[in-house]
Amino acid sequence: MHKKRTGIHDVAEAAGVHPSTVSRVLNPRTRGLVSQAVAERVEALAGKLGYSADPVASGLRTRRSATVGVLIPDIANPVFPLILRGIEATLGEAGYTAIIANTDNDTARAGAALARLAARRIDGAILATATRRDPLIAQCRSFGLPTVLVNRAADSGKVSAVIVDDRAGIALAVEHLFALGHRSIGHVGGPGNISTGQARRAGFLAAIKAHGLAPPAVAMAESYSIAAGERACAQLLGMKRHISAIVAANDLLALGCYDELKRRGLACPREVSVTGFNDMAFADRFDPPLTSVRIPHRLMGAEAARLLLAQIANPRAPIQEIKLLPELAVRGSTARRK
Amino acid sequence: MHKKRTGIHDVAEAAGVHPSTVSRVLNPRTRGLVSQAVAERVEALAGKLGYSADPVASGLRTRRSATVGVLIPDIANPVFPLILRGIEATLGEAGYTAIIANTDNDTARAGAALARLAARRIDGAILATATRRDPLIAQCRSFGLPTVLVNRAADSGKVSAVIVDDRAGIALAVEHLFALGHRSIGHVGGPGNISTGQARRAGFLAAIKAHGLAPPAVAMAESYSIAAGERACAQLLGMKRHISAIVAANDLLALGCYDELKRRGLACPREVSVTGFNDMAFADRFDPPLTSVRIPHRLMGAEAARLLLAQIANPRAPIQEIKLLPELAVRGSTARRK
DNA sequence: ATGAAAGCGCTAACAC
DNA sequence: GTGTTAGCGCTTTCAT
Repeated sequence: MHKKRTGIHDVAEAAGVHPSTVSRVLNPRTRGLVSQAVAERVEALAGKLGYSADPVASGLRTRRSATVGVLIPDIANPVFPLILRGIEATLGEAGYTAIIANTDNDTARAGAALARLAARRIDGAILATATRRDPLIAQCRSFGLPTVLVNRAADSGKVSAVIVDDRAGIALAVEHLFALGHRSIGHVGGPGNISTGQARRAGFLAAIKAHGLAPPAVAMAESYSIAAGERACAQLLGMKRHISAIVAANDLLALGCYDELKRRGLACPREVSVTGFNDMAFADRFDPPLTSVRIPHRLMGAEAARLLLAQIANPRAPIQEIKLLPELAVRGSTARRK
Repeated sequence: MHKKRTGIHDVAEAAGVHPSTVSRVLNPRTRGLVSQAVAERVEALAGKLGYSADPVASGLRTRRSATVGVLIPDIANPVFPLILRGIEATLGEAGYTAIIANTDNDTARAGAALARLAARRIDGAILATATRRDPLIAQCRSFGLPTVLVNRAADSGKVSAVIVDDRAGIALAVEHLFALGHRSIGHVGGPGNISTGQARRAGFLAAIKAHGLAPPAVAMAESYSIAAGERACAQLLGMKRHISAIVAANDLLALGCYDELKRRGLACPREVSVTGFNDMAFADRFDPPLTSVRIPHRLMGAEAARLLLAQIANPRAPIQEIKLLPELAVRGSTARRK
């Protein structure tokens, strides 16, 4: 009982014209080649018969799919669903569909996923997974695939990216802690091979310097995860310098700090204040509620999609790096220094 | 500089055979029709040239896409990414790709998304969005689309589903509270038009009765969201019966209860204990850490994918309802009755 | 066991 | 302006 889809042929027959005429009418770009009268008739009929072009067939011919691949490092990290929303909304308006692929922070999986997507003839790719020197980017280029990075940038600068102003965000956090009287502030950094890890670290050092504070303690986590944050925090606290506040490079790392502080019997924020980055969903529900640098998730996704669509429309579109401004969401994990 | 993909034609030429022979070799089902010697030669060549069939072209011919659509009501709800993982893992092993569509809890969007996916010739659908009498299910059937529900079931029983044993889960929560000395337990229920809302409510009433307790207070939320939970909790507490514990039908509703309790100056768990359902990511991080019924997210996704693959392989496969057993994760939101 | 030929449903050169 | 004709890259009868 599979309903046979109405094809372009059926519409053509009903309208008494040739299939190619129907094709012309229904394609905005060739619509003008057809007489007004016929066009209207065909359009009405197409509507009545519930016709819509088969994307597989037309894709085979045109080598386009109205589809975009989105690579996400970890769909369970609540930051990404929010970015996705922005991507999907903007893509949807333009008639494009996003195909999401999860890479679980695994380079090999990412390559495989991209290859699969490319085989499905995606028209472009949005990468939320990019490391600073990511082979994936070269892979995209070798496929001739329009590409935009989101949330993270690449060192090369050879590809468009929509990111948050990491330095500004970290400066917000440091400033806030400084205003609360903290003078000995440590940093739990993100992975050095990811742009955010590197930029936030640089931003931290710059902000500390700007406030005339002594060179601070820094420990870098090897991944953006709670466990890695815990380890880095332990390392930081082991440095034998007294620290009254920690600026973490991301919310998961901040949660790792919570764990390590608790393990050592240090109360947050009474003894040590902590800030995160991303303001992920439920950050306000943690114990204590996490003070975090809020990034415009949705806008970031939307801008990335917009850039990609422009690049699809015109492959020679200029490379752009859009830097969005963060805010600080102040909550209970930061307090005046004792 | 787009690399032209190697096509079946290139392999055929290199092997000195006809393209159709190559096709036969590479398709497991027709592999036997070709002589061992030729088959091996072709296979080697295909590997060397890095050939892999173009899924768009072969899909056009075979009307299959090795692709499955997954409808998610709210990707920002941390339960679904976990289920997705299970789905993707099992699907991936079988060479299938999941295409995820977000419906934002909106029936109209769901219908549109399904239509788009169907146009892309998905081989089957997994619905995490289903209401008890969901038109989507009929839509799937009219497309002749193998379909499996996950996390939620349908009243009709006409479609396979992988769900958690809601009654058992709620019984776990009630039992736990009973053991803690609670005798006056209320229920913040989920939407009545979703199977879990209805089943958990029924399970709650049954469990209460089984413990010989008085008919309890129940308030149903109109959606699975924090705000709706807050409203329902307010209604529950307004019932003028003293309540020392609340069993919520889901973790977001439980968070809503937190908010309402706080607003009324009632301490959780000191004055009122709360349990959730789903044990979503970060439930252990809330303030207080949420006691919740844990469901086997990943397994649920994997089983749904398995059922769907079976149905794709054999469209007359029997309808099944798989009920998975939950556990209780006991945390800080429940305490002995004062 | 393999080759030839005919499409899947559509679009795009090319005619008229 | 509209019809004709050739494919897009593959699979699948049908011959041989």
